[in-house]
Amino acid sequence: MLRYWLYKSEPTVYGIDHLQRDGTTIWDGVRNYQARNNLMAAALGDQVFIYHASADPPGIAGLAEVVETMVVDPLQFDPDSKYYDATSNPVEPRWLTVRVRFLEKFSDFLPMELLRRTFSTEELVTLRKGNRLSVTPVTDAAADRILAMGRGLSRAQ
DNA sequence: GCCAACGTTGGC
DNA sequence: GCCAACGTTGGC
Repeated sequence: MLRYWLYKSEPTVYGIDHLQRDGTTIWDGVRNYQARNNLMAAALGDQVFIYHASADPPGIAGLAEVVETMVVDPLQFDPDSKYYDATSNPVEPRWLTVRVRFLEKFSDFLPMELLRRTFSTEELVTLRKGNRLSVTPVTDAAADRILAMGRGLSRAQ
């Protein structure tokens, strides 16, 4: 069963335009166990909302899909990376993630302020006060509405 | 195992 | 740049 997720990234570092250019990318650099567990829970074909964090304004910029699961994050073994983890065992790597493929950049960017007016904090986990988790699940109902809004098909607001 | 200090995230 | 809300670290 297809599931939906929301992945945060800073667009100055890696945003929807980078993903469109690259086609696919390994979602590397996640170093939070709860976020990692959500990455490991992803299945092939799951769809991912790309959220621009620390942006002006922050919000949802587009859609990707999971094309490979349980991918070893290569940065954990790169001593030059800020995401290097000297204690990760190469035989049993600590940080697993996914590869995602670009699907679309939304015609309508969905700023957080609009998301706040549209969804409750129960419907969209990332809206919760103090939430810092960079990988969160999105319910089917919320996903349907986000897709319609992003594609300019919603009359809401 | 507790918890204070510190570091990070990310909206504002 | 501020700061709330965490997560992590390390002394005890």
